[in-house]
Amino acid sequence: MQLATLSTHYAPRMPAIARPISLDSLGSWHSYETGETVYGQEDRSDYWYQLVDGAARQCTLTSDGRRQIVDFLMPGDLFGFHAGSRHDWSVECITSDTTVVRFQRQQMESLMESDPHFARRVREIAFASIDRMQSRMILLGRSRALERVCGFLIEIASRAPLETEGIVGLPMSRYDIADYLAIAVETVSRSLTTLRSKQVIAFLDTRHFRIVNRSALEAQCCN
Amino acid sequence: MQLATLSTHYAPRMPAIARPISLDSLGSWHSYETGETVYGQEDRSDYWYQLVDGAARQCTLTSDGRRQIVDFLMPGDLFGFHAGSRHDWSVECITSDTTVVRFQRQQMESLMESDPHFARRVREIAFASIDRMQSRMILLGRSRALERVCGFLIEIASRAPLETEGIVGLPMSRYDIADYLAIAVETVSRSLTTLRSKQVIAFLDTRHFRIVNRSALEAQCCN
DNA sequence: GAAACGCCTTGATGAGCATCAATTGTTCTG
DNA sequence: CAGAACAATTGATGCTCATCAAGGCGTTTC
Repeated sequence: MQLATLSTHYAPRMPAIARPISLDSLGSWHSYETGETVYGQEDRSDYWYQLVDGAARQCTLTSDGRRQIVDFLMPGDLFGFHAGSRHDWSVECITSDTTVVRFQRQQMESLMESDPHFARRVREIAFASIDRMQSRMILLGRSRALERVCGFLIEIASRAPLETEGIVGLPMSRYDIADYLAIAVETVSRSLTTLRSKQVIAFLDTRHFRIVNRSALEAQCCN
Repeated sequence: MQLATLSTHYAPRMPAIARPISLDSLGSWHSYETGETVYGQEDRSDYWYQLVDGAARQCTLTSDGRRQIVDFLMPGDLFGFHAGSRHDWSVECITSDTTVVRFQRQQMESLMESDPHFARRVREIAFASIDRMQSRMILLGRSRALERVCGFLIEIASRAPLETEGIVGLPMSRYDIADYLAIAVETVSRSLTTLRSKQVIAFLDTRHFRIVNRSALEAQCCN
């Protein structure tokens, strides 16, 4: 099934949603720098997007000033579809040269009306998205900070674009990880230090690591 | 839009998915007692379901013995659709006489192929489900236990079937709430006691409460 | 080159919550 | 009706993690 692979595998410079039905002409390409927003909270949700290159965070600000990151967006990921007419979250790019393809929601709607095959693909994307969010809930449900960090590392290792020899890149900052896992930055840092000193993972630099002992990582994660 | 109302409003003895396109003949009715499971973890996901009466919990057991409740299912809610062919979670009924309508996934698939209008409705249900899960993530992202409990009470007050004079019923036990919010039972109990002593809510019995001071409840919830 | 800034790490301390334990209330069962 | 099983509450204690604070490191800026 092509769809199931959509959000994990990455065809450079080629949006996966467009591949099988040649939507290329319908999508418009956009490039962003670090910190720029694709769309903001309260913006109208008139478009669907697919991230092609780079990385982004989908987040919200709570009234007491904290920030919650709902999801990290990686190459191949689709985002921006909602039931309502306005976004509840904003999407901000976290690497330079983040590239996104934008599709008109109206156009997608009518295409789905006329093409059941395309409609099915979108539906499966939505279902896969639901599955992933439920997994994420399990992650947030873990009581201990170390477990959350381990779960995050496993997740990111399976989603991040592959680099040479099992090196996993972390496009996001420690602050982003903290807001994603709903723990403090210092706790993220300390957890990573613990895992490094226990030889579970190894760091090349702060943004690149390698899983040394996967079974230990999974054992910590408890699932 | 009919779909947006699907999971919030409740037409007794009438599955909402079936209403506008008369699917009645396609669905089979099933009744369960407290504690019985509609489907278990690892079961094949060959059916879609809609809860008509009663309440249920969608949950999973982690390898270290803890239980995580992903969602509570209320009258009108649709559940059981996944990208994969097997369920990752089980659904257990939490009230006696919980009634569910079951639809064959195959039949739904082919109906969606032939009826774009129905396909759109299902898609919107999926999108609404995504929206709700993201809200839930914000809830789990809250650091303090009292905030989570407040958020839960607000959520349940808007989803639970209405009773007389603003009385909200809690079909689930304190243990269920605890596993839903990923905090300890004792903490749930203490939080509720705090809110009661501050005149924010009032209890008729352990399973029925009334919101006395909604603005205070929302202020605690921080969103 | 020095200063300024953002990012990451480490240390010290206290607050909030999990845990253990005990009691009461409620429902089920024979 | 009594006893058992479960549900909910409350108290006491210790641990985890948030918070405050400081310093290192790399990059940017003038």
